[in-house]
Amino acid sequence: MILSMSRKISEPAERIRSAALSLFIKNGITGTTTKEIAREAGVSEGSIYNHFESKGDLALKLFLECMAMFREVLDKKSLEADTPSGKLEAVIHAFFDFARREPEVYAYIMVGHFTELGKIPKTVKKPVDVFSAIIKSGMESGEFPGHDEKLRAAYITGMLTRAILFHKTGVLRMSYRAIVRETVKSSLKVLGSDGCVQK
Amino acid sequence: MILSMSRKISEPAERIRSAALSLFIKNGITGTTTKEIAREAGVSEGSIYNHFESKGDLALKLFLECMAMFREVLDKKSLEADTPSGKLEAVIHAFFDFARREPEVYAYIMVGHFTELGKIPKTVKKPVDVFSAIIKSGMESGEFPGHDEKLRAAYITGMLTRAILFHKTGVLRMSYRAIVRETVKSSLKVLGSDGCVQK
Amino acid sequence: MILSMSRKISEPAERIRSAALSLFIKNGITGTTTKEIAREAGVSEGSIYNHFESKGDLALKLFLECMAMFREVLDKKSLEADTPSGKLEAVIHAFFDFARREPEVYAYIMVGHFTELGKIPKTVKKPVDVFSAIIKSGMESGEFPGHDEKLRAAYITGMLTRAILFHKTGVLRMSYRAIVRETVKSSLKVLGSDGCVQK
Amino acid sequence: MILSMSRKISEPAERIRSAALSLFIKNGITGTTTKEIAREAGVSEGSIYNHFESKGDLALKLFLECMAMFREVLDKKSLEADTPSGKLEAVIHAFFDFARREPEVYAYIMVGHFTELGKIPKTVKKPVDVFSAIIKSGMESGEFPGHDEKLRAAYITGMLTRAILFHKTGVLRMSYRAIVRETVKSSLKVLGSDGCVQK
DNA sequence: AATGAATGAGAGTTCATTCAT
DNA sequence: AATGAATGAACTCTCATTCAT
Repeated sequence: MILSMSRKISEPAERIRSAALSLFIKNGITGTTTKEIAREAGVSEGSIYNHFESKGDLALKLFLECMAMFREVLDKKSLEADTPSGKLEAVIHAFFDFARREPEVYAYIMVGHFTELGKIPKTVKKPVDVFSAIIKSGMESGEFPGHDEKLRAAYITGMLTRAILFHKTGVLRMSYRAIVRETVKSSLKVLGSDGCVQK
Repeated sequence: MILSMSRKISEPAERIRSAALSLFIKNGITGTTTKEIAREAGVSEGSIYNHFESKGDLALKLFLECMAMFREVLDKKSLEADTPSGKLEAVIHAFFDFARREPEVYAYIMVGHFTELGKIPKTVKKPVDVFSAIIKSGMESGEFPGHDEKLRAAYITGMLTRAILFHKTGVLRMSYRAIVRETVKSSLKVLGSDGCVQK
Repeated sequence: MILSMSRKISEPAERIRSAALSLFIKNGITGTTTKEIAREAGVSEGSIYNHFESKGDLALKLFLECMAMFREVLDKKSLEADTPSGKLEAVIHAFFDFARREPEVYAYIMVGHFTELGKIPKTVKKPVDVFSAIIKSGMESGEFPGHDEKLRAAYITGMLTRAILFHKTGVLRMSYRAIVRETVKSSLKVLGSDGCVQK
Repeated sequence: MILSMSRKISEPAERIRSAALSLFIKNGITGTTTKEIAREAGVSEGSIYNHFESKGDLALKLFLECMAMFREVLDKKSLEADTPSGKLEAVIHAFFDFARREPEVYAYIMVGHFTELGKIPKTVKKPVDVFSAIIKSGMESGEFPGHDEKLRAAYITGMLTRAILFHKTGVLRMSYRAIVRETVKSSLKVLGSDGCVQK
């Protein structure tokens, strides 16, 4: 997985990270025991404590790494387009792609939202901030007329996460590609000018 | 809280329910001990088991009750308007109102989404189904042109939950009323006709 | 069952006795809960304590009653024959009959041997004492030449209980009647004169 | 005790085994708590679970070990004599010796008969099988005329266990040696030819 | 760094018994 | 006598963490 791309996957610390990630997603953080992590990683239980201070430390570091990885991917894609709407479209595609290609990283970000988010400083950049920035520039250029970029970024991420969630649970019958296309369109609608829709 | 409106709040079962709800929200279900629930409810630990089969049973029953309560409130509000867009507006208002007036019930629905949702039969009606129904009727009447009512209901609930979450965490500086108004408008945009936005 | 022959079986105390007996045999005394006894007896849990001081008291009283019943049956049969060997035969038949007709009473005597026997005074007459008395009179009459009537009574009861146990567990292929006949013969052999066997 | 002869008695697993054995005999299996076992063994309560899956697992493993040890001792002694009656005498002596030298192992076999015996496969060899084999060979050689070796093995084990039980409870006034001698004689009588006794 | 047995606090749950009704 | 909810002590078992090797 990407998490370990630049590191040797065979290294204990990396194997622990990978095992913990899988288990945290499947059973939750409190629902995962250090014994399970050690078994899955093929290391001894005590070995975990040579690399991480505690189970909580492991969970949090993992969360930060996942968040950073996600945000970086979105950030990079954002640079590949010029206009706010172009950037938005690119980032939404990247969002869906990431959820598909790194399902565990994505899933853990969702899982950790409740328990880990409160433990990190507010200054840490999160995926939603990428949307905020794009929308803000769109507001300034007049492309996305409106007021609060944070609220609107909240709308977009809400739409995206829910769409992905519903797709994963098998509620929707549309193809993945169609969902992405539809979501881009709907996002642009949300950010569009007020005068248009109401008639 | 509404949960106990029609029952004597002094009854042990009700006190257990109320205590568990608060604690589950604050510390999560696995993070809450039966000892804490008992202390908070003012009953003995063993007493919990005269009313619920296990801690898990308590958590699940509570989740079902919260879901049902929320859905009923939305359902009732939905009947007070005639047109799909009228219904949508009414239900969005009800959604925000509920989150504000029953913050614990609302919070527990969010918390339980990951752990409890998978344990209940798919036939149980959920808040999102209220939106689905409204959108579907709007699609049939032509008011909400488009295809998949479930995906679009996912968009709406995503927008709402994120907006409420961001408001709670203090990220947004808008007034509650302004957020609600803005969210209604944005929701209608998402469901509006395709031709309009793109230029 | 005989236990309640002279009492109204519908009376709570009797229903408790009957339910407890069944359950104690099936699951052991410590393995049986008062809740189960109450349910099986169709009374409330608290009702048990209107009739017995505790679960232990119930178990012990039941044990004493079972022992007394068994011993009385053997005693009575013993009187129906005149000679020691005649009495022995009659009592062995009665022993097997009792185990067959009152399987629960018999089973509970076996079960309670380890836990209850130590709680009752040594003066209480037990089934083995019936054998002791017969053997003693046989030793005095010269019919059962030998020394220690208690050891020999131990032999006889050991043979009987093991034979019944093995029959119940299905290890033996002989008919019940054949086992009884064989056991009578073998018992008489054990008590027979010494000079005979050794050559 | 023999159980640990070939192992270091200071090892935790062995200390747990030893402590559990003593306590199970004294208070029964359900009557013994893991806390008591841990205290008696000088280990922490949790440590029990590093060596055994559960208290029930500990009780069962202990039972199987005790049974195996007993049967092996009897088996070995059986080989030291040539004729069936010689073997029988040797094994009866070994039976009494074992009960005296390994009182805890012997006692636990008796205690476990009710609760553990049903949990082990029927193919596991038990002490009674040693008697069965001897009697069978005696029946074939004509030394022990008669039919069912299993029933007769049941007689012998019944006599032995009851004799030991009565000796332990102090009911008998004979010396241990005399009891053993008497029991050998009586056992041979039971297995002797029919014609003799009845005279 | 790596191990894994040992720890002990504490988890969820059970249950004989009590007691107000 | 009868009830059954309430009790609280005690139960078995779990688990993050430590530490001698």
